[in-house]
Amino acid sequence: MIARVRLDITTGQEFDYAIPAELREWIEIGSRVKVPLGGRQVMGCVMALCDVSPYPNPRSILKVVGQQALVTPEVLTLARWISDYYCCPLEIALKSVLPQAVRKEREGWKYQLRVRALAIDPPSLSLTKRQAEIWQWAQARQDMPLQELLETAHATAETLRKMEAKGAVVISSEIAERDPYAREHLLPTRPLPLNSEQAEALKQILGSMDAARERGAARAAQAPEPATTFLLHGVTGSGKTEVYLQAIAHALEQGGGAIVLVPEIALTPQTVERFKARFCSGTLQTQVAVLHSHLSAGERHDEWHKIRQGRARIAIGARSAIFAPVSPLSLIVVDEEHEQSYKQEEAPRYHARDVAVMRGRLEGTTVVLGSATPSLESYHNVRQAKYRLLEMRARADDKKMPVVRVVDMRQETHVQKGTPMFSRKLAEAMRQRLEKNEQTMLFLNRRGYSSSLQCPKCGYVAGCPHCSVSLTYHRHEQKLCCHCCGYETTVPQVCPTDTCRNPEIRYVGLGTEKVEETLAKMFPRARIRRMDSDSMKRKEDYRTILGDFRAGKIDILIGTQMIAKGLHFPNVTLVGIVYADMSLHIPDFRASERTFQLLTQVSGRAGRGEVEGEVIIQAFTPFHPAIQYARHHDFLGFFEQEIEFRRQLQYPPVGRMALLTLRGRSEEKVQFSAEYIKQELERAWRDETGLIIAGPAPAPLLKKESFFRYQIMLRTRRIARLSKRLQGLLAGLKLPDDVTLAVDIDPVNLV
DNA sequence: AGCACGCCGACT
DNA sequence: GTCGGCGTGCTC
Repeated sequence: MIARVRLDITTGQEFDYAIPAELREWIEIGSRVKVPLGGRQVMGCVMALCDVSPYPNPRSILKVVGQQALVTPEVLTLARWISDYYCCPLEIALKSVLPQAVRKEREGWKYQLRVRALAIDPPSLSLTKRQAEIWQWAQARQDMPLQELLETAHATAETLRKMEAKGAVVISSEIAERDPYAREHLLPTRPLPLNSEQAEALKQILGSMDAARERGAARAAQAPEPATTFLLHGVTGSGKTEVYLQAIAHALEQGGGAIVLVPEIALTPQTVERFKARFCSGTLQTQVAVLHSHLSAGERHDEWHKIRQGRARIAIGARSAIFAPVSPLSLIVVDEEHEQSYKQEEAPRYHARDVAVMRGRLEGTTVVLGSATPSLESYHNVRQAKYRLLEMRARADDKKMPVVRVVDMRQETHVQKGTPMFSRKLAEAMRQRLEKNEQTMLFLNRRGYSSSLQCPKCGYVAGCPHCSVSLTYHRHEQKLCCHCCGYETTVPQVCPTDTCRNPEIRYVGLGTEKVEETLAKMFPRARIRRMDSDSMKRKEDYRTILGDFRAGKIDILIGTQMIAKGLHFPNVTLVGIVYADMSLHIPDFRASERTFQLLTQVSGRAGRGEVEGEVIIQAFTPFHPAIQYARHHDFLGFFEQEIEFRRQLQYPPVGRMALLTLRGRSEEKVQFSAEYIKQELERAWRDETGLIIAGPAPAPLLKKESFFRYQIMLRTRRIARLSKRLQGLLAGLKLPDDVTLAVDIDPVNLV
């Protein structure tokens, strides 16, 4: 027998190895193996099994990891698709589908010595009095960790060894599973009653799941029919999670499992607990395994195997959880499907939402994409009849949507003589809330004190030596920081330009730190806290602040993105958005979409309790569509006008996009390489219709971490065809070895 | 990815 | 004559 192996190193080919007799029963397609290559040993993945090899005398496989294939056939298919579609070597795609902790040659189980008392008659073994006592301890627990027994009984290991020799106990080394959520206390929850919209959405989803299962049962040789992909568009607070939970419960009833994707930031213990608590049995053992980056390698290993071995049938996690080996898979949920963090910004540059939809197609699994502010991509797919729309327009608790007011800051600047941080309206609203003992959330998507340090005399701006951005002033730390690469430097007291030396350098633009300071002066008695990645140095800070806010120990909470998602606090009756246009000025065609999403999500934080909520948006371009449609909670209106703009320019989702980025330390070489690639593309594809090749142009952020970047933007109607042809074309090109090329299909971040 | 092989310039 | 630069090709 021969195994065809794809190695971890990118060789672009497969190698044949003989399977030795003693490994035969452990090796299947998807097994992770160690093989000899030249003078060394490398790991790889078995792609196929065959009787003979065209290669004269293959060497033998040295070792196999685990008893079962680590890459299941379904996940292997997905890896192949990722390699083709996202234009990356299969080796790279394969690397992504298994967590690092599982890929290691040495198996990652943690072992623990455990003691089991044998059910015999102790007197017959001539135990000492002390030994008999210890035997009683062990007997009471039946089976316990040796260490624990030694501690509770104040015994030594030597005593236990003697007892083992006498046949009173058995000591054995067993797998001790690590549980990252062992310290969370779970209170089992039951399904909540649904309102009519929720019930209707659930009915549709269950209908698709049942139909998929029937097809699965009837299926013989034919490939699974495409199952339904739903877009669940539900306003903030409409109770999407409860719909997911009940659909997952149905998956379990069907004998299948589910994958739930959430953005990384949403993977707080609270969210996880909500899923775990629903699916725990009497012993509080839960069916849920969690996969995300904050787990230790050991925990990740154990959680993954819990799924692989079928002991957990629900996988919840960030982006990469889409590769969880759940089988059979009855349901995939992608919560907050519009979130950018689903896109991986390194090779393979996949979008987990799109991988989810593809996995659903390949496995005949129902997919539910949920959001209050769907991506243009997903809603466009609804219009193209690729996805089915489920709508929930009402909040689950029947609460009204908050009133949103927009303040024109240009007028305010005129009236207040200079640009104020707060309009009179927002200042007054905050004052009222303090009086009534209600809470306020203030949102500003920039941390630090001011966004740049400038000299009014000579025009000097403090910039990062490694990136083309200005440095942000952090007052508390007395530092200038680069938010792009992390570079830090001291704050100059005079203008550093030799010929200038002006002592009156100015801080321009505002950040959360300055907002905090100004508020403290305005409302000296208010309890004000700031929540951004600077104030959240430790892991538990997040928890403490939110705990304090919930308990009413904070009056005003200032924050960045971090406070925009998913939090609900009933006593928050006012949400203020300090500078709504900030995200509109980013040079990216999605700036408007992002702003709309952000404003809608932040607004959703207001009025989750008895008192109606109010949102005040401060803006210098108050009539911008992103702001006006957000103000009226009008997603559809926003979609219609934005899709028209995209259509005119052939931007996604109407046209599709691939972004080629050249990167290197020498700007000339990078630029030259980019020109060369552009020429080659034009030469190869001069008769390709409907293809737009734009650039090369310097990336909006030309220099990042000391590397210069130039971009070529490709737009086409047929992206799959493009990426297939791109792979072949680029493989034949030679670049200077200090210039690298990155291909990004369906890019999300153009900066 | 590494490691060999191999073909040209500057040294003991 | 030899040491060593790194381009090209191979590893089952």
